[in-house]
Parts: sequence; structure tokens; C-alpha cells
Amino acid sequence: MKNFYVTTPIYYVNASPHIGHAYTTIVADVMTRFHRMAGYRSYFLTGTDEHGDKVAEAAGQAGETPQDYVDRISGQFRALWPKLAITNDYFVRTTDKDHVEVVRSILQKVYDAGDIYFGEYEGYYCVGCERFYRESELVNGMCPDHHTVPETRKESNYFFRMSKYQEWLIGYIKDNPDFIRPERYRNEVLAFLREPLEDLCISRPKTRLTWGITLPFDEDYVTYVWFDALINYLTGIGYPDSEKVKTFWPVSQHLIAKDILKPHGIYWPTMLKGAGIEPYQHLNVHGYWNIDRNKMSKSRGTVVKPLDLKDKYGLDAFRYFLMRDMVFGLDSNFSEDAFVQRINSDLANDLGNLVSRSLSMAVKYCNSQVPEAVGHPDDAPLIERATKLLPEVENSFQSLMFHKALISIWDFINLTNRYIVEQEPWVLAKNPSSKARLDTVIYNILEALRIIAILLFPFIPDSAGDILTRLGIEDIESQNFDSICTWGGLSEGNGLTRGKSLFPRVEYEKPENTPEGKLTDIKEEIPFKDFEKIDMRVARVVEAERIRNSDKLLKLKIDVGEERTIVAGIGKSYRPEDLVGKKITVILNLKPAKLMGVESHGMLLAADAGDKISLASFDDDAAVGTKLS
RNA sequence: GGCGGUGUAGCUCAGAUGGUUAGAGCAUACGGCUCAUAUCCGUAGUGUCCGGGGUUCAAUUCCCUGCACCGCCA
Repeated sequence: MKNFYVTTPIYYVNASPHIGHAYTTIVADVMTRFHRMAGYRSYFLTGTDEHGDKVAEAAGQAGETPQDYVDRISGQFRALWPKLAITNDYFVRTTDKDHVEVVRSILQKVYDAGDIYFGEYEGYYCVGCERFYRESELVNGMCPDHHTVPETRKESNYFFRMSKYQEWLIGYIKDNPDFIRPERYRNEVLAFLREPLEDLCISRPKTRLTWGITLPFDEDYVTYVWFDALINYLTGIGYPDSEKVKTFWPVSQHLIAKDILKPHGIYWPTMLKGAGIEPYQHLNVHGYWNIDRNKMSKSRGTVVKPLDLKDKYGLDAFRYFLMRDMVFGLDSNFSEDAFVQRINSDLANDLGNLVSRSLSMAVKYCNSQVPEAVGHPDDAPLIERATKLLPEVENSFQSLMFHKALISIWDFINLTNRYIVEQEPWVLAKNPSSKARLDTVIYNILEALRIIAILLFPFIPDSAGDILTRLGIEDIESQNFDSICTWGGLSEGNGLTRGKSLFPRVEYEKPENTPEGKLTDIKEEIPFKDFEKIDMRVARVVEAERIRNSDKLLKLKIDVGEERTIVAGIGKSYRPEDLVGKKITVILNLKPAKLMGVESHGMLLAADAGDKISLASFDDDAAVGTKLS
């Protein structure tokens, strides 16, 4: 028997689930369902990452113990997945007792092998933050939070001898072209490995952090991040003793977003090597969902979150859109109108309408039963295409091109629609002598529908199951890929149900055309005297320069009758040299604020559309320093 | 600042180891059908393939360079 094992990252519990979490987990689910139907013994692991100072901090702020806090947030993730029809086999938590034990035993093993050593580290330490900063993180040499000069402090910690395995890893990646995929990320890792690798700091003294796993060889330290988090992929299958380890570890695939490529592509394989464990089989890396806020509708003045659209338009539509619109590995845009367009054209018009017209005819012309079919040359193209479909979809899955799998399936949906138009069952129905041909045509349409439903099952399980039910198939579990290898698997005589619209068309109002031309996000009314408190003036930009390490922030020297320095977040829309000489609007009596280490004594006014900012300026020569009212 | 990615039809994107007319879906226009969720089927367009330079008989594809956008790292 063939085996399949996929993991998502364990999600860090200091934030609520968002579209990125949902996408990764849905991809893992689609892959797992696909392999189950293809006859693989499958295992799907997800979970939560629960140690570290950020968690301890968040717990403190919430007035909870760390354990109570992580139980609560982890529970939120665990509760979300069934709502997305996620069928994970296990949910791992880094605070699980068995996980803690495995982490300790692996640390001990690597330590005994001599790959963990005690070393000294020197850096900028802020007492207020209780943490080290890199030089580049400091603002004018000071802590960005406390505005104090950090002390140079030495700290001893444990390090993993990662550098020792650099050459091995380069060789391994070169020998196994599919180890990291798509190729772009493999290249990225190789590019990174061209530079010498540093050893990995893997501990924190308990004086600074207690919410972690105590090192087995030093009671005064906890392990920090990597050995704690990555090892979940082993504990989730019962490492070291479980039979599952033998079955699934050799075929393990990790699914991640590109932001955690380095830990998974470099730290993790070298850690495994150090622990004497075989590397995982594949690292599958996907891109980001960019949220196009301008194309998201607004309700009550707040921008709709993608995850909320699942409730608005339905889970299957949501899963379909994520899988169809993203090319695995590349970034994609998420916008409500793109989503609605997919629903209407693919799901409602193509698939939904096909189901509707097919069952309606079958019910009407064939007395609600699957009719008998007789071979006919006209049907060859449809049947031929149907039998090529599964291998094609399997190919797309092999290369993680899920959108291509869907394109192939939709190709077949369109072909079925064309077949209906060509065969004109409604004409055949008018002539009793063509009853046998009519039956065959209807049978073929229904069989095509069955194949479509089975292939779509991993993507849109509810709707696909619904289609099968309407075709009179009761044991949906039995419908696997074997059953669509040859044409004619649909049983004659099955009772058919017409059913309701599978995917009704949806209306979508573009945010620009708010209904009745009314704004819905107007702020609370204020008395005039409140307005008068604001001192707005005409100012002229004297100098402008970019602030180091910031894309957005510009430092402006302005003339408002006196000279002032302000900081403005307009660097993405304006170049400094274009600003000099411009007349702009500035609020003078705003409390000064420090941004990236530069004190700002005022704020300029601009129309902020997120991606495009437009300065409020004057259409004639208003004098510098003039008040605005 | 370093590294990587992207830039192709109105939109979202595919593609060619360099070779005559560069593709798909959506959107648009027109036509056909009526079983169906005003759905389906057919036909029709549109492109300095980001700019500049180079290699070549030939470049959108290869090389160099510039610009824009997006990541990661410092």
C-alpha cells in the first residue's frame, strides 16, 4: 500500500487565524482527501506552537497563566478547522507531554553526539525589554521601545553546530531535485547556502524565559524555538516508537508559506541529520495572499476579512477560490470581486447549471431513474476525454499545480455542456422513436457528472457529495478514483433527485458604488469648538529625505513661518525630490511623536487610499503660515 | 545596502531549448438553442510580450543595463 503524510506548520498562538493559515491548511486537506481517494494510507497533521516569550507576555497581559492562555487560543484554531471541512488526523501541541519528552530526548541525543556546545554571545541588551537587539534594530543607538542606550552584555547559551552540516545539505538538495519545491525556493535555499552558515542559538536562560522546555542537560536553560517547534512533525506521528513513524516519515511532506523557508529548508534538515534521522521527503512552499483592500466591500465602515467571506458565500466556494486562483508557489491577490466572479462563472454558470439542467432532464425524460445506455459513435469523444481526466489531474497534483487540476476538470465540465447542446436531448424527447438514444445521452451526461463530482470531492466535499447523492449514490465513502477508471460506473436504475441550485449566482456591489450613494463609515459628529482646537496651516516643504530602513517614512523640513521637522508616511507615493517647494497642509498642534527615531512636530494631511496617497495642497499661491478653517 | 522574484490583451494569468499569424479564462460585441441558475453553445476582435543596449540571418524568449512593484535578509 502507498502512504502519504502531510503537515502544516504549527501555528503560533499569539494571533488569531487568518487567510494564510486557512490556505495552507485547506491545501493540506485537499491533498490528503485526494490521496485517500486514490487509495493511499494517509495522515494529515496540524497543530499549535505554544512556547516562547511572546506567548508568556500575551498571557500576562490577558491576566492568565500561560497554560490557560495557550489552551484557550489553541482551542480557537482547533475549533476553526471543522468549519473549513478540514480532516486532520491529529492535532499536535508543543505543550503536549509526549512532545516535551521527544524534544528532550532528541536534544540529549544531539548533545551526546557533540553537536550542541555551550558558547558565549555578546550583544546589545535592553534591560527594560529583557532582550537583545541587533545593531540594525536600534534607533540612533537606542532601544526602539524605551529610548535608552542598551548595555553591552554577554550571555552564555547553547548552540547547535549547524555549520558542520552545510556541505552535506548542499549536496543533499542537489541530489534530490524534489526536496524543496517549487524550484524557485530550492534555488533560494541554495543561494543562501553559498554563504557560510552560522551555528544556531537554541537556548534561553531561565532568568529571561521560563515558558519553554527545559534542556535535558542543563536545568537553568530552556530550548528556544527550533528544537521545540520543528520536532512536532515527529511527535505528531508518535515518534520514536510508533509504527506510524515507519509508515509515514519516509513519505513526509511539509507544507509552508515562504516566510518560514529558512527554518524548514536549512535548520530542520541539519537538525535531523544531527539527530541521526532521515530527512523529510518534500518541502512544499507556497506564496502569500495579498489582500486587495480597494476591491473589498465595506460594511459598517470596516473592511471585510477574507475569512468572513467564507460565511458570506459558503465554504465550498471559498475552498474552490483559494485552490483555483493561486498558482502554488506564487503570490496571489484576494479580492471580493475576483471571488464573486469565480463563483458566478465557474461554480454557478458552468458546474451548478450543468447539474441543474442534467438532473432536470433526467427527472423529466427518464422518470427520475438512471436509464440504460447503448454504445454510439457520437459519444466517443466524451468518453475518451473522461478516461484521460484522472491521470491528468493526478499529474497536476504530483507537481502541486492544483489550479491546473481544476482547469482540467472544468475543461470536462465544458465538454459535457457542449455534448448536451450537440445531442439536443429535448429534441430527442419529442420523438418516441428516439427513446433509446435519449436514454443513452442522459446516461452519459449523468455518468460525466459522477466523474466530475468524484474528482471535485477533495476540493469541495459538501457540494460534490451533494451531487453524488442526487445521482442516487448512497455510500459516498465508496466513491474513489478506482470507480472512475472505466466509463459506466453509474448504476442503472438509481433513483434521481433534482435538488436545489447548487451554487446560486451572487450579486456583488462594487465598493465604489455604495448603495444610494451613501457613506457608511462617517465618524461620530463633533461640535465646532472641537474642530477649532486643530491648528492647520499652509506649509512649504524645504527639505525632504528618506528615513533609513523605512520605505514609507520621509523626514521633511517645512516652513510654516517657523521651521519644523515632521515625519510623514508617504514614501511609497512620493519621491523626496518631488516634494521640495510644494505647498502642503500641516497640523501644528499635534503632540510630537517619535517615528523610527526621528521626532515629528506636526502632521501633514493627505488622502490615504492605502496603496496611493495624495497630498492635500492648494490650487493657488496661499501664503506660508496661513491658518486653515 | 545585499539576495531573490515579478513586469505578456481592459482584468487575472499561461507560454515558447530564439524562427513566419504570441495563447487561456473573465469582461466586451454579435449569432444559435430553450433542458437549465437570463444559464449553455458558437463567432469576433484588441497586444511597442516594462524601457534601453548587445549577441544573432532572426529576440518578447539569451546576455548586459535601467525603471517599477513584491518578498527575504542586513
